[in-house]
Amino acid sequence: MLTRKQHELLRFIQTRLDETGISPSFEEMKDALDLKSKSGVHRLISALEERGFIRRLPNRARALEVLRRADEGGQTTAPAANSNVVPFARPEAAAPAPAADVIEIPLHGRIAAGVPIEALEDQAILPVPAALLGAGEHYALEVSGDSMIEAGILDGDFALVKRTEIANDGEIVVALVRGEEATLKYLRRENGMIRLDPANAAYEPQIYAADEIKVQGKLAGLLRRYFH
Amino acid sequence: MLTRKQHELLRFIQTRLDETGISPSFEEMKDALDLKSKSGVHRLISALEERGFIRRLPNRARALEVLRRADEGGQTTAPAANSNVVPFARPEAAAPAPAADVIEIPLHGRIAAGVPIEALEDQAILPVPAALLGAGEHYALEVSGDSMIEAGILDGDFALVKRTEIANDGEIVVALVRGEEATLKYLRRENGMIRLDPANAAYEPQIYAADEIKVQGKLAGLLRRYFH
DNA sequence: CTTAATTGTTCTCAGAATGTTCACAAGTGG
DNA sequence: CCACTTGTGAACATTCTGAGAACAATTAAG
Repeated sequence: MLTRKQHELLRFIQTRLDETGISPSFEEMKDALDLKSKSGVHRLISALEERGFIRRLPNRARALEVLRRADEGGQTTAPAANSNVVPFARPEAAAPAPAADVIEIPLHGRIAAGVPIEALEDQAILPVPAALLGAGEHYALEVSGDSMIEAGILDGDFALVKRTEIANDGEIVVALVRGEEATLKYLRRENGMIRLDPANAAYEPQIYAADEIKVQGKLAGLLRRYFH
Repeated sequence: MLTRKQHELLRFIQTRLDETGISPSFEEMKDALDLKSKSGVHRLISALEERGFIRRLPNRARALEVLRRADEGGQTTAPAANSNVVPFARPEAAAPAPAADVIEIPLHGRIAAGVPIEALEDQAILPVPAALLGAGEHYALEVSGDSMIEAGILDGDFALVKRTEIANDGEIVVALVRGEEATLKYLRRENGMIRLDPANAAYEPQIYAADEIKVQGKLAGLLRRYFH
């Protein structure tokens, strides 16, 4: 149904939409596919549209919409966005071939440790029941500190985080502060500012300018281990 | 589907409606987006309307309505009638060879529900990362109630329990009281009696004769799911 | 009813960002 | 060889964003 390049582009658009909610521009798609001209992207977009995988508004910037998803290899079939999702080709089992209902996600280190997440190399891999997660890309962090203790999140727990830059008020997010420090906190917006609320009366809410905070994911699950 | 600014505005409108129920005015949206002119807002609103994300009444003040949310899920996650359906049900029992580091344990139902655990047939199976558990036989229970909230165990969490009748003071155990009721509590012994301590100041510790209590297992792990 | 305040609408100017199209070249498979 | 896809480069067209101001519509107050 789709050529290699078309499929690659469709998958890029999907994840971009899932994670940021903002359509990529032709320029961005060009870079993502490692092309040097936008016209190639234009042809691929036209092909995808012709085949009914995406919809678009002509002459409008960043106005793409995915109608049929390319199947996420290895991931849970995304029930997510569109109700008229038609699961597409199921690629032959992704390389690591985990059990059907288990997803393997990278463990990126500890959070609230003063280090941006991206900087950490991931070595450990944590298998997680698929039922615990929704669609999308996830990763795990070990929680450090007791700032979220009243939300039932304890020191040493493993937070399962869905990678996204989108979050609603009141959700627990991984927030990167001034590109330096990653924390797990309740997110709340107040007239242009962003407030990070801990769940511990001993800590104070912190207020930042919107451009000081980058949301890197939202809390999707939690694992805890009691060692006896 | 949306440009950065369109997305930003849509999200602002959403949270404003969620939190106050009142549409923002153009002036307020202008400030929220850090603009100095309302005309920009007007164009963004038109774009959002054209793309079907909002609806509005022309020439009416604060008459916005969000049709499609900016969120990834987009759709208003179907209310899904039964709130206490265990989402782990897996029809095919055809053991699909779990990955090496995954253990499959039975899900026995809810605890603190007034029913002895043994009585429940187990249908659902929960795959769990082996790293979370030690040696021994394990099973899972869905936690009901808030009596262990101060131990970071919330209603709806899944407790991973190691089957054993031996437990030390201070450990969290599944205790069967008079053969009738199973509860998750801190175990403590006091001169021949057994005390079950909740982790919630609103509940009282309960004291029983030693032969009224049977330990059915000790808490070995915890899973939680956040649905967004 | 008149006035004032609030709010929404439209227009113009300008630069940046983005999408569209065409011509040409190269690779692939039947 | 042909049909088709892919890649490149550049010119071109349109949209997007931001600002400022004038004006219209609606609402609240006197």
